Amino acid sequence: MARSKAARGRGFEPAPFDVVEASRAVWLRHWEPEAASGMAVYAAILRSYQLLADEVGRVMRRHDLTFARYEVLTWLMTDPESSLTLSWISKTLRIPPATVTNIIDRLEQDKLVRRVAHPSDARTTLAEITPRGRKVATVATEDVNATVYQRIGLDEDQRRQLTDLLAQLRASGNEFDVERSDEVVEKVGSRQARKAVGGQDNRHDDVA
Amino acid sequence: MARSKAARGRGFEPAPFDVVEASRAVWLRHWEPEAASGMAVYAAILRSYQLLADEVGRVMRRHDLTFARYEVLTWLMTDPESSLTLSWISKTLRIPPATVTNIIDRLEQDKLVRRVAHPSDARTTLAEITPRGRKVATVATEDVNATVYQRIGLDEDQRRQLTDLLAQLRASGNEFDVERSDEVVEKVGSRQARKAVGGQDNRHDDVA
DNA sequence: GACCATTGCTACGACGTCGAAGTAATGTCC
DNA sequence: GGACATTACTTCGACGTCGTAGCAATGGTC
Repeated sequence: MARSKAARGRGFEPAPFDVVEASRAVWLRHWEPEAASGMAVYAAILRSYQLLADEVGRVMRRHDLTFARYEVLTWLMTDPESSLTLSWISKTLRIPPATVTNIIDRLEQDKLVRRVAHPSDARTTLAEITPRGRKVATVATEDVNATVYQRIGLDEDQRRQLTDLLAQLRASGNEFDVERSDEVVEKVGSRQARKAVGGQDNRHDDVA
Repeated sequence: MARSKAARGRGFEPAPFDVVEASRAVWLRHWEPEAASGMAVYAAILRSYQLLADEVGRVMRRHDLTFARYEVLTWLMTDPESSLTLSWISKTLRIPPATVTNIIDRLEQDKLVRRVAHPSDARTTLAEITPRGRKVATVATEDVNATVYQRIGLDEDQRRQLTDLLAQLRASGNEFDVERSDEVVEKVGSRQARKAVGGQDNRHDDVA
């Protein structure tokens, strides 16, 4: 046996120093300050992502999920009709269509989701969550909440600051449609997730 | 031909709304507030990462690099002796050993790096950057600086706030060794990258 | 109502990543 | 100095992602 030190605690040893600040120091010697601060932002985000994704991924693996599959599941669970079109998933979560196919394939194999024909558009497919899918998603959420989300080393104020700064970064990079976002978010908050999504998708949602 | 709208500008259409805030609203209805804010932090980091990684990746592809290979190159370029051990790379950049092997394999294929035997420890291999590697890394850096890093939609104050918050997050998650970090960073800032790294590695660096 | 661009999805293949197991060299302890 | 643990690296195989190309359905236009 003889597990090495690396196997203790989390999945990986800490780096011997803060690579972000070290890189910033190097950049400042060779390039312009705005390049250095921008590089530091990317490096910090990358490493924060890896850190958290690692922890989240470990939780998901316990439930035989990946984060991508889990995320799709939670959106399906939230939807009033328990189903979403694959293209909606692709656009909203910004997952390439081929990857969505892949994800739904796997979820369907595991009986967490079912493909259903769209009532009025023969081109589109609906993914519908099964009772089993609901159960799995709920348990996984409780787990990841307790294991990762609640334990992030920032207080509520700092979390707010952080998400605000990142929202600005994403908005300026066109990660989401800033115009329409507010109203939609409000509606989601009051249980109207899918219908509220503006744009061309709604033409298919003539069921309601 | 007939390129679809998705092909315009950046690699992907913006999402129809801010998924982070929408998810937060959902979470707040079902779970505890700390879980909701933690989830929002992860979601925001994930999406910021995807946004930037996409842009950075596109730049790197122009130079026939991935970000991982590029990052290794820049660390090699910065090193006073233009070479680092594979295990140092693995530990510092937190890349699993197998992936480092893979990365160096590829860089060696492209003649950007050369494997050199370690003078005093037959187990360890040094990766040494070639003149060609230096050139490629420099050009790629100029490109990514101008194309991505300088254009991040935050001013200098906000960038500082953001990297500080993320530093705290990473530190609390043990992403790097907080104790020794400061001194090392300082030395890197004055051109002593490799030697400064405390711990067991230095035993091999008896060349200097 | 016949074109033709667009949309929705899928099959295929390439790529990067990483866990696990294996080999070789080295360090340690009695 | 011999046994045993540790360290360094590689090989192998599996996985998830995504670009590309293809097919089918649809909608607009004349």
